[in-house]
Amino acid sequence: MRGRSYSPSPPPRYSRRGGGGGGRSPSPRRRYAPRESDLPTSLLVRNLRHDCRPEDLRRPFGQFGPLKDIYLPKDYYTGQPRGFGFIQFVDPADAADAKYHMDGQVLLGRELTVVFAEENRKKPTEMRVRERSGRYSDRRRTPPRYSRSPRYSRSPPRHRTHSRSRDYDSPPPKRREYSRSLSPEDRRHSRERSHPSRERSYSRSPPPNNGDARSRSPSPEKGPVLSRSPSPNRDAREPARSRSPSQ
DNA sequence: GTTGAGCGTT
Repeated sequence: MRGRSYSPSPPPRYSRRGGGGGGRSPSPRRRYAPRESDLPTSLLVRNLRHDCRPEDLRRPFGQFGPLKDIYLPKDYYTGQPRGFGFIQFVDPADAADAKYHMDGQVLLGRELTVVFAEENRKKPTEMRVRERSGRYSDRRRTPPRYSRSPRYSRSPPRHRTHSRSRDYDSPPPKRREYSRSLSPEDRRHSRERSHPSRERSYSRSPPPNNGDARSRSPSPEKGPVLSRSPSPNRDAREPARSRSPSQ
């Protein structure tokens, strides 16, 4: 069972075949691509511990070369680590090397599985679209079964997978609300009067979609594209006519 | 210039 045969020969250092995709057929239309840029530099590391942090990966993986980035995706709704991560190298050769050496290694008591990342990173926007009609085709964006707990409520992840000094502190859609004429002070004042018993749970709107929130438009009745605003001057029925007394 | 809701999570 555990006979993970080790390849008798060392890593071929990548011979343009790039097992991109973790040994899967890359692209049939790949002609001559002697470009190193074509080689994958991102590794997908599986079977990570759930409390594994990027720093834990940086050390072992950084031995093979400079890392460009490390990212550990988490469930957007629960914030739980998904157990895998991406490690991007600067040099594809280093990535290949790291993959070969790190695949099967044990980190924090877990045997890692390292493969090449298939697709490029996905953007939040893409993910959003995906949920709309992709992985979960249900109208109810039912999160993956493996991570859906009622007790988790919908707490937006205010976690930071990245230990970098970057400020990824606004995961969910940030909608510009609040009146633009109200000063912070006024706003607060007004808020207190308006919602005296409102808990301070105004932190931020969790993932949109509230189970069955079909109305996503905050103010659909305000159509800016429709008729332009009426004349400011109600008296001036004829703007270009009796506008000037003279002439 | 980028992008953290990245595919392989039980």
